[in-house]
Amino acid sequence: MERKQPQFGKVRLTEVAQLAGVSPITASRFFRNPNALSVSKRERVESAARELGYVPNLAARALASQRSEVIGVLIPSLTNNVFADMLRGVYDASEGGRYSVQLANTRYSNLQEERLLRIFHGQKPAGLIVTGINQTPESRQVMRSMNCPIVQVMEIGPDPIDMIVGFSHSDAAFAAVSHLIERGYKRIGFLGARMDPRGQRRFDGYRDAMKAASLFNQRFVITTLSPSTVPLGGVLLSDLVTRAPDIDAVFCINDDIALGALFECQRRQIAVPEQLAIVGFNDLEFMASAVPSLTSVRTNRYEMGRKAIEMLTAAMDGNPPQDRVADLGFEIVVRESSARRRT
Amino acid sequence: MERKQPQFGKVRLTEVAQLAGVSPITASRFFRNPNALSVSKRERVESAARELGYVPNLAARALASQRSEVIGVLIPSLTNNVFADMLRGVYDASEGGRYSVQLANTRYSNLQEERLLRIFHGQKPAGLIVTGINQTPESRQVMRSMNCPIVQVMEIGPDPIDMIVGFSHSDAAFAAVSHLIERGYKRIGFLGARMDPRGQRRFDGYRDAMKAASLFNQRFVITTLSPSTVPLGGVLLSDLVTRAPDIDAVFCINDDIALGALFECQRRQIAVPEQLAIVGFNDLEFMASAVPSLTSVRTNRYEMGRKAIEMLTAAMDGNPPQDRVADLGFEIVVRESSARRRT
DNA sequence: CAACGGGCTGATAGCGCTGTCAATAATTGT
DNA sequence: ACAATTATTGACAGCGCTATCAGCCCGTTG
Repeated sequence: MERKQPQFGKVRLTEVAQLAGVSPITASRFFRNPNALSVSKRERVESAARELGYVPNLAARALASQRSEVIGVLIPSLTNNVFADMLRGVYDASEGGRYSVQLANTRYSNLQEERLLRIFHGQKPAGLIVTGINQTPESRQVMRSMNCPIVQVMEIGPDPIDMIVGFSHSDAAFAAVSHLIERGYKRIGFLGARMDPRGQRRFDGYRDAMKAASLFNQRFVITTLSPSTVPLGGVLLSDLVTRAPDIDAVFCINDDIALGALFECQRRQIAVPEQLAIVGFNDLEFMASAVPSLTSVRTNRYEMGRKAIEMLTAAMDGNPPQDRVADLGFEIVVRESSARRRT
Repeated sequence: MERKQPQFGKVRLTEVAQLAGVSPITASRFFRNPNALSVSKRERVESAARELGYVPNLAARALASQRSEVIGVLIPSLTNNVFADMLRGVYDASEGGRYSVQLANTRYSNLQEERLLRIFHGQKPAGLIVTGINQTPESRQVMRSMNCPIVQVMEIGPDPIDMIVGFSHSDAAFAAVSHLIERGYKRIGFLGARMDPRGQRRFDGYRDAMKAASLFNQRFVITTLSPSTVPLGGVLLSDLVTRAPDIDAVFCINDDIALGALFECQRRQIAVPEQLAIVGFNDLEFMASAVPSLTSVRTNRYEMGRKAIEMLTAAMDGNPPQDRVADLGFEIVVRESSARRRT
């Protein structure tokens, strides 16, 4: 009935405590709240731990304390730079802290998201970051029952589950399209791919701005559910100029599409911005380098990740932020591709 | 001395077993090896679990079984598309399996890598994926003591720790530069950023190819330790043409640099490929769209991720692959930017 | 008909750590 | 000087699950 012997050389808290001449529970405290120990014991435990190369067993800790020190992060895609940037903020901000990040990929599927949430639920994470505001009622149910702080990221909206960090995609798109309208462009196309919830809201912003100026025309709208890529931007632009040769500007749902559109213009010898203005969304680094440089909407993706972790850790440490909603805003970065129309 | 009551509604294996009318251990077996149960009990446990919405407590499982079902993945950067692609393969291949992926970011630091490995060590992962072959001796020590299958990814080299999936960066660079030489280019520059170990080896391939053709000249080499970005590609190209105006081609350490270089050429009215050929590395999607389309080296990053997980799970299930080295190769994708030189 | 083997199930005893409370030592106030 | 605090420390009992071995039932074998 004996279990196999503990592996030779395996170091448990007990060993550390023994070497330090204290009880295991005291050693345990050293790792969680060193200030609770007297200086002498603290030093003894510290050197014992170092000498033995002790590494805590997280599974045991999680089981005994009934909570893990894991922050779960749900994003829809790994390919998309936008989420990678946000993630970078998440990892940077959690660096060195006691919480570790556990990433999961929903692939833009609500069902997948629900499934992953249930798994996280079983892990009793210390906190949770989820993308967007379109969780199913079931997902929201699971999240509420998780009993940990939660931050929704990438966009803001009504009725946050707990906390939320982002900006209004429809406002941003509205502003970008208004910029084109102000510059004198009238027949402004919309190139959309993927059309996830945030893409939809960018379309809403486009449509509202166009309608407000009585310029909206369904003929100018090209969308697809395919994932957005640079080559796809070229395809969409081709479709648009074929269908509406009189187009004088395009608002692209993101920068990849915008870059593809620019390349297609170069290929077709369409002068940008003289014949066609191009505006993208997200302001990826290449937008400033392109020739002509491309106007875009700067969004603070890295900051969203950082801020989400900050709010989360604050809440986990017992002082939830005053503002449960953080609007990180956006900025229209005007470049050559939307220079004033010469009319 | 009583602990707080189990949360209302919390479902443990015991509850499932009770409802199913079996012992806890039988219920436990259902989740790990359903075939060991009789059909009747299997069905009873299954329906009980579903009815109660049971989710296993992974911490308890890991503690009791002395191993977690976690695959640790160490990558140097989240920003770099190359790793994101590999990761996508990892996540796709582990989807639906019993292992979950735990990601950690070394930020190109060997010390950071060592620290993260120690943390993983404490978690007793079922498997490990690490980037590259340049681990410190200490890191290798820790890995060996982890007693789990390990795959190194992104490049191949001598003396793998356990298994390895990748390709030879120096061979790939050698082939790319040889391609330029064959096409008649002679004064071929090298634009390098970040210069991580794989970047170094690409430089080695460039240097060897140039030397083999007696064309090597230190004047043609521009490198920086800064992270590579599209704008940086423009800066490096500017430096190069300033220092060596007679240059007739550039081999770029990656596609971002290549794209930046192309834009800089457009800005400076340098005709590509007539005056200057450009070759990149990785074949990101935009390379085919650019005008002119850009020659690059296709690497199978997604496949590397998939393959790594396949090898790992095979090894974890007790049948390690015959070949512990998987060379996924590369392919020179010739496009307009390296068209034959008209001489 | 006893002995045997295989398939299935259950009892027991932890895995390594921490929550809880009690006990003890050190410090302070009056 | 003595009680009242406060700071440290320790004993105990699990957290929820699984490794291990024992036992049962049944059909087979010699």
